[in-house]
Amino acid sequence: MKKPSIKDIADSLGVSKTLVSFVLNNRGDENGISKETQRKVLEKVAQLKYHPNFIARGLRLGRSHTIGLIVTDISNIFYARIAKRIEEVAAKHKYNLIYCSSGEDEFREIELIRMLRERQVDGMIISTTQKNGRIFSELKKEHYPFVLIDRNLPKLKANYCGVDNFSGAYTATDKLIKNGLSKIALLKISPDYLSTIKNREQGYRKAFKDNGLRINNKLIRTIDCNNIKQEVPVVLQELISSNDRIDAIFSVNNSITVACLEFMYENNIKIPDDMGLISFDDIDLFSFSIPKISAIAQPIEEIGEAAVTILLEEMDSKTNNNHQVTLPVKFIQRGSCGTIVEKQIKLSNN
Amino acid sequence: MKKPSIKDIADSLGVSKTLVSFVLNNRGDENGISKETQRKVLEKVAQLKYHPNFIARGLRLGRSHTIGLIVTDISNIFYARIAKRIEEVAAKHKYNLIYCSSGEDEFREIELIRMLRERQVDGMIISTTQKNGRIFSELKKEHYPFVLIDRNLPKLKANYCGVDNFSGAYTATDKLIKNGLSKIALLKISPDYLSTIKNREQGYRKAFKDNGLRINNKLIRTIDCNNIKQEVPVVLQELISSNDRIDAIFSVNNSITVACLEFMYENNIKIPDDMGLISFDDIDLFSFSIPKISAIAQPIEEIGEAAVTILLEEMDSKTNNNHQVTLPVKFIQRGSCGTIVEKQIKLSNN
DNA sequence: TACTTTTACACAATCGATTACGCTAAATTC
DNA sequence: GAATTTAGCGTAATCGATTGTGTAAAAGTA
Repeated sequence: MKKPSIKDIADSLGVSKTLVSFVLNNRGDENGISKETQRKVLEKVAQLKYHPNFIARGLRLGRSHTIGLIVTDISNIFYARIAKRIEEVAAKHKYNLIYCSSGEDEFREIELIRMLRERQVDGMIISTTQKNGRIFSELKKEHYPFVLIDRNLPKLKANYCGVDNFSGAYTATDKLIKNGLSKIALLKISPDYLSTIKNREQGYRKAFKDNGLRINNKLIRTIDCNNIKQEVPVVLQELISSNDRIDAIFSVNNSITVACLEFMYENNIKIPDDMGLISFDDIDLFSFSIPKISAIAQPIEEIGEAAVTILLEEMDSKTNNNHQVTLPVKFIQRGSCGTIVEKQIKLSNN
Repeated sequence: MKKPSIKDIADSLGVSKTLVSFVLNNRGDENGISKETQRKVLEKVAQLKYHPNFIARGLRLGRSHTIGLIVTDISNIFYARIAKRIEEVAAKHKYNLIYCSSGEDEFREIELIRMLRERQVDGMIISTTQKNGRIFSELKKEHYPFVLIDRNLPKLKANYCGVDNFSGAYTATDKLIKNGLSKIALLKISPDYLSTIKNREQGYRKAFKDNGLRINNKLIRTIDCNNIKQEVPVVLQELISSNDRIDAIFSVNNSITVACLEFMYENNIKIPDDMGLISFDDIDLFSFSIPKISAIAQPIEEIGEAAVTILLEEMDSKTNNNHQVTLPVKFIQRGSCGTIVEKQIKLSNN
């Protein structure tokens, strides 16, 4: 006993499929279907437990009412929170989400984009790992709606929604410097052509410059994004045993920071006395470690919300605008930015 | 210039759609299409940048190669990690995931199930909020493949994959008791008909019984799942100011525990000296708070993996088995289970 | 040569829903 | 009573891919 289709309803009622379709789409009145007939159709629908087939409708209408979401890792709370908000907003507009993790793999990402297009998703939201934006240029040429989040490809001039990475990094680094710390390691993540990472590095560099300090390039390190837990301890060990022992860390994301914390605990390095630490990207954990970790907080939900909103607009209007949304970040001062600040906090707490 | 279809290829080559379809599906040889013709087809495909339309294929074949995933909150790291693993395994089998958050709303969940079926997803994985399993009985009757995760509906006898909640809770509670704590609050979460919560409560009760202690029902509290941050402080305030002041907490999930920690920090209640604490569900944060928080760790990735594996099997075979997978949990002892344990740890660390 | 088999492909139905267009019978108008 | 309108609905094409059936031509066989 297979699932009933519109045809079954029509046949069993002796009317046409057209009529049934009209009634089902609430267009019975405007198409002059008598109330009585409409009632009968709906009755039959209930009786046969008919449910429309979205796939068939999608084929006919040329749209799937589905949005594709590609992030590097859905289990990173940063992306998980974005995903949640995107889903909420999309659901309000009757759109559903197919999500995929690229695992920070350029080629897999392209593969995923291809696959999502074959699935006829009406638009995509992507946190990209691409180095060059060729794939996106193609999409643009086809007027295919998409929005980049978090990571931008500035040359591309495509829809984008992210945060002011430069300022965030600048503020963080400046804060450390103002607290008397100057041997500040910058822990980046691979691949280092990502706009977010580059901008954060620029912020870091600018802060040094503005404070009249020279940068020691040995303190700028790149961690393999797929091997954080293993590499961070190695790198940190190096950084604290070398001649110019670091006195602070600016970490570009939450995963690296967590790995740093782990290292500190194990090696009994005290924050903030032995080591200053500020993280880009604020997570719950930073409020509960001792001391609490200062961080640059991103307006995560806003990113997701802005991204869907732009996408929905593009999908509707079929226009090809170029929205570039850069949201401000917030410096959350806790007790990890160096001894001076730490003492101030202690005082003001009493 | 719309996207090319199989028809365009066929027409421009003067062959039939059938032929093109065969070639595209690697069934050219078995259908006796000459090598030369096959070559020409593939050439044309590349030239026109043809991409198959998954929707159309889905309609014809009656399957969408898509799995629906419903969880209560994708931004909870527990579900995010499960989702990640599910996606990984599904991707290997060429399945994609549509995910939805029910927001712990029974009716929204039913709505989502209906929607996913209309979208012709081939199977579902669900962490359900349903009180009675009527909707799932219906699915079973139709031989529709689905797997419940985390939360079970025992009467239903449907595919399920989760952990041994009873033992986990028993171990945790027993540990607290053995450490001399006896006024142990149980912080549950609404809705309290969930199998996970019920089993955890049973474990808690059994531990009391086995230790010859009586349970004080006033110490068992339910927190509204959508209002954790607000309710936990209120409840805890009550529990510590009443006559029988609690000396420990067993919290049924990570969100509640985090809220508890927040309360402790703010009220300067020291763990473990002033208060023992064990959490069901281990998260990163618990390794970094001071002291570290003991927790019952679930094999999260295994849950996801087992769930998809079962689902894929069912979708293939169209059989209707009844897999009931209960995975063991692990008690992660850290320094929060009471003073005795804590002192032992301090000693053994030196 | 006559018949059979194989090769290589085409035709048309099908999946389920939508929609431009057109038809019929009844009601209304002149 | 003929012409026109309109309410009410049906026909058939369409979306893109798959597949059972059909068939002409080439090749093989006796």
